[in-house]
Amino acid sequence: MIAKIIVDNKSKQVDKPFDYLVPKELEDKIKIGSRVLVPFSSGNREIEGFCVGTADTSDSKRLKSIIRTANDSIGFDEDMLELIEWMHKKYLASYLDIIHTIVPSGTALKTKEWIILENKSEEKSEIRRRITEILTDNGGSMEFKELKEMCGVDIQNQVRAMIKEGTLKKEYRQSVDIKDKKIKCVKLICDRETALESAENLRRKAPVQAKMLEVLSENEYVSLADLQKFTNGSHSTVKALEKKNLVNVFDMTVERDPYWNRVFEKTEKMVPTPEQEYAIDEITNSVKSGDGGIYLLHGVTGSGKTEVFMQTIENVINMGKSAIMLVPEISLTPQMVSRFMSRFGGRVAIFHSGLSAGERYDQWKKIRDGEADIVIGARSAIFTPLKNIGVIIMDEEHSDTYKSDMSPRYHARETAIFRASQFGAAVVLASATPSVESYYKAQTGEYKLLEMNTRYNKNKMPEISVIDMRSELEKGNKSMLSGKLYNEIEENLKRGEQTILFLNRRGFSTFVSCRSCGYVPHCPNCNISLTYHKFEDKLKCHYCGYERPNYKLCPKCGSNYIRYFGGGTQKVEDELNRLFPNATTVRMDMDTTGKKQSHEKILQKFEKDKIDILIGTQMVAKGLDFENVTLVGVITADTMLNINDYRSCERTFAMLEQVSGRAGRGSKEGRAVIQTYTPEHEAVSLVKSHNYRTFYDKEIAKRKLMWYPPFCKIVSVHFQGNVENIVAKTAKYFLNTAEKTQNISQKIQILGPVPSYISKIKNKYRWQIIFKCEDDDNLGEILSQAEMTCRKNKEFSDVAIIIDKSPGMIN
DNA sequence: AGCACGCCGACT
DNA sequence: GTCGGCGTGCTC
Repeated sequence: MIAKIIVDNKSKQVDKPFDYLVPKELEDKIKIGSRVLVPFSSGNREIEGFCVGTADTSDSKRLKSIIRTANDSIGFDEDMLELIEWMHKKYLASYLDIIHTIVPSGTALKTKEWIILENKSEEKSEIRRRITEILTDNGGSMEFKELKEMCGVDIQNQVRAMIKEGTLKKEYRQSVDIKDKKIKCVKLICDRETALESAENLRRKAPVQAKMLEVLSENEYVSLADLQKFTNGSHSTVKALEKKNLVNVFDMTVERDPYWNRVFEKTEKMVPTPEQEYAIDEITNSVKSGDGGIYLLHGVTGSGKTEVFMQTIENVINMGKSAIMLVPEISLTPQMVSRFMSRFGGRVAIFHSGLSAGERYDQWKKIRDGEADIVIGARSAIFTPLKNIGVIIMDEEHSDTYKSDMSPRYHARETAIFRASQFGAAVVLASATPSVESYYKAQTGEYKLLEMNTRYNKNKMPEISVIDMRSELEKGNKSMLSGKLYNEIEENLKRGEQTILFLNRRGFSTFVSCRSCGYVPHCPNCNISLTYHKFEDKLKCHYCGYERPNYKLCPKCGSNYIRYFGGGTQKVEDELNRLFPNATTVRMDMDTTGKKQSHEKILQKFEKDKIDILIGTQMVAKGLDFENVTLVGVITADTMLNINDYRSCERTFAMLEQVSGRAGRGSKEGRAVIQTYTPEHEAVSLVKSHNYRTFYDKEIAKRKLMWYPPFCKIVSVHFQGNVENIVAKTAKYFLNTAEKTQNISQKIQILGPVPSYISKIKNKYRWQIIFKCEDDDNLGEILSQAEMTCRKNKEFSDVAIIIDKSPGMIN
């Protein structure tokens, strides 16, 4: 018996099945999806592989044998193999990348090379003597990497020679590295009084140490990371305290609890409205018949889509089938998770990238073993080994988080439709603002359209005011808040109702500039200006994370006239605290939600402590549902419009509709104030009447005229490398090669090659070519071949070529 | 990706 | 002569 094996080696050239002999005793164990250990390449290195097929004969002459199975319970099934083949073709991704996204990471076998001292002999050279010496000191055997490090030089050749002579022996040892999750914690090992006394004594000489002692005396233990953050200290500060025998650093095992220790009360289902009932029935019937219907559920914000999902899923479960519920980013939708948990309890598994390897593994096993029949999660949940799928629901189907920006560059919507087709399952794409592409498919009959036009409790849609910020400026109002928004906030404070302010930019100022010479500080690694963060008084790069202290004087001309342009969330918070000193505010953006669960904590705080104003970026736009929020303010609606992508209008409209939908979800009516510099723009003006349909009609006409999706397909190719002109040269060579291809019989439009919008990130220069075409599968093959041709050219070896068949953002 | 093989210059 | 550095090509 022959097994076809994809070996775990990240190289395009070996990303194909290799034939191996299956030993007799393994024959009934090895099937599709099995994980095995195989000898590979000249040194017969032992590496892991995945079986993607079996055969009786092979064309290769010199076959090697599979050594053994490895962690065999965590592989994949035949239906997953179909998915792998489909993605390999569709997204031009390597088998290995795809396999790695569908089997839980961390369960992989890690092979390590060990060197064992067999017998001591008189060594002639210095370096050989050292090798034997180090090995002897370490008990006669060591990991090769470690040995190499201790020697400090490349010992490859010597070791090889010594193995030949029989002095040393090489051995492969495997390990799996899912372990208990542990974090470093710090606690006092003296009594509280001693700690505070020491803190007093250290106050002048070592203020950070003193601060740490104070923090520790108030807590039983504190995680090392938190302690350093609170006190602005470093590991060495903790070490100093350890030396003084005041504190102790220890490992604490933390539980893998993806449900964040919450208790869920069981809730009863609501009585559906006629619109909801119709949708539930339609989908349920489709699941029952197994006809694989694809539905576009277009429901206005607050129309009760979640209840439709839950009742549909309940019906599906009652049929003995399972369901996948996809949400844009699970950490942003804790409310959705808790509603599902409370309704369905332990039958729910959750799956998203925020889980630790261990948590992920536990959830994965739960799904595979059939202990869960509902999976709720972000885009990667589409790959969980759920059986007998009845329905796949995708909430906020227009969201760009469904597109993977790493290989495999899949779109979860397309993948969901493929997965569903394997099971004859129904697909439900839901949104208040569907993507233009999906709505078009609903118009042409490819998807079935379900509409829900009224809000669940017959609430009115929030009343929207669009404020022209140009006239505010003319009136002499230079602040970030228009008169209208100011008044509305004041009104809300008086009434004791809550407000959400939205601004798509974090930090304090978008860029900093010297008033006398015009100098603008840029990131040294990226071609982008630095953002000022006031509370830390730092300049930060939002692309690579670079940061430096703020300039007191202009580094170029020495002037102290430094001006801060544009506003971010920090500036809004600053201004609010000044204008409404008695109001409580909380900010939610990448800077405040760095840690796991902090999203949720901020939201809980907002709800429980009745914080007056929540200020946030993107992340406040999605799925939040608070009774007492009656006012939503959008500080600048234009930021997204100015991005040069054909979807910028669509995104702006969706974002504004989404954000304003956060207001008035309870019994009180909601208002939204949208500030803009382009009030005449339809993406802005049509939100006022919540008229998706009119917006769609205008947008689709534009797309048709300009030949953009859904009327064409787009494929982007990116080039990244260390030397700018080589990157450019590669791009040109690539295009040349692709254009020489004979079998292009379709209409193609090419934009580029040009430098990317941000032409350098993390010291890598970036170029791009955008292809518009009729058939992206055909074009993809051509481009993939052009890539291979470029790969063969040594000059371009430094340049990464990335082909993306449904690019998230093109600019 | 890693590893062997092979070619070439430098050093005991 | 031999050691070690790097370019090239293959991996069932």
